[in-house]
Amino acid sequence: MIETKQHILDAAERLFGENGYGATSLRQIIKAAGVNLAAVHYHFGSKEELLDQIILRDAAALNQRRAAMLDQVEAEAGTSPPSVEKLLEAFFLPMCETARQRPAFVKMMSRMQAEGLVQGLMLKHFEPVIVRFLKALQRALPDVPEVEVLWRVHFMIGAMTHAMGRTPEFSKSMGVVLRVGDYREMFQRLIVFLGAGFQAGMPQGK
Amino acid sequence: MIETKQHILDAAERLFGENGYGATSLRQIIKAAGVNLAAVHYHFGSKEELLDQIILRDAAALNQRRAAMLDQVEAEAGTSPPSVEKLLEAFFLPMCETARQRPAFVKMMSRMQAEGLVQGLMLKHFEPVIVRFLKALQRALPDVPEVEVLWRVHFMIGAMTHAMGRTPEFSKSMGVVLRVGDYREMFQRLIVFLGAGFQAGMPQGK
DNA sequence: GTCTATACTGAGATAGAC
DNA sequence: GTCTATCTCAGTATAGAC
Repeated sequence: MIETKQHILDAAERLFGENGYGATSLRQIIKAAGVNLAAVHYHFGSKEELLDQIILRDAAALNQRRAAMLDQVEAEAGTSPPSVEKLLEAFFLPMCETARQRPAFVKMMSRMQAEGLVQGLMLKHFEPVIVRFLKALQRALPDVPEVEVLWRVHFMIGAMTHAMGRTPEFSKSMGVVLRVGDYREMFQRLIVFLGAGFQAGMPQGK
Repeated sequence: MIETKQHILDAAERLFGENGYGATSLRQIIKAAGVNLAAVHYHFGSKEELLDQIILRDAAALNQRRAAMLDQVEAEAGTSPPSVEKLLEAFFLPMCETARQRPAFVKMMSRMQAEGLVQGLMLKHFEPVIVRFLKALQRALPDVPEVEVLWRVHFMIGAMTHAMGRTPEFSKSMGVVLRVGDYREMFQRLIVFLGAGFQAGMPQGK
């Protein structure tokens, strides 16, 4: 049945989101999906390939949403480059919409940043759109060397993934409650913080 | 023998650094250490406890180095709070010294950021000194709400761990070479970037 | 107290019957 | 396409030698 594949994808997405990747066994997944163990290997080949397919299923929509918002921001700016903050909004805010439409997917990604495995797969699925934002940021920051902007995009990804995946843990360790909610507030904080970082001058004059 | 424990710690630190935590089995470790499998559980109780002990062994020295540099920076500043950049230097630069003295330890931490497991353990071992830096940053940034500084410390940790652990992978994916070397150059970039972020004004006036 | 030998449980993966 | 049975290897637990 073609539904078998969907059942596995849905059950795995949910369980990965709830318990993490390493802590979720294929045997748990097949029980929840009501299928046989060998079906997973028939359809996906391995546990990691299964995860890859889960990400693939929703990453495309997020990429399109980001690209569309970047198009819009660039159109509004006309010939001059858009502001750094507008570019960051075009990168972050589409995630909120994805979180509303596919909560299990975003929950899984957040939960699994903490495991690191997903970061490699995300980079793979999001690389083209990240490159587009990199180019746009480099145009918006003519006084910052291109390689420095690349480093700063790298830092941005680190801050974002950490904030999405480890806020509850950090929050608890610090003895304070940092609310994540629908990510909107957190992303606003990130945009202010990162916006200033991107526009920082170089150590000894620009 | 008391040496058994050391042999296990050394072998595990090296193998975790080379191949990661999940990809390193206890059986590999005991072969490299020349000890029996059950000795690991006798001395450490579990694989995760073993990792914890490895971190414990060197985290204390790093914490002391950071605390000492923070003391110095605060003494130099007298009664007024030190600059954000000075505080960030006191947080990042001690890592370079640790990397020189205990390369296997820093290599392991960098390699294992990518697996996430280590992040929780690091937070546990470094939490007191992080709190000290948080307080110092809050004093240095009287115009930024305290909870906002906390968020920014959170973002900082994300940018740092990501930069330390995933730069080769990001670098390769982007088709450019970002040199890490002894971390000194990378930390300088981080200090500039994060320094501006910490001092950013709030969205609608401070 | 330390360490060895061995066994136990559960994981992901695979071959082959249907 | 699907399922049963089985394989290998992981982390863990324990009994007992020294």
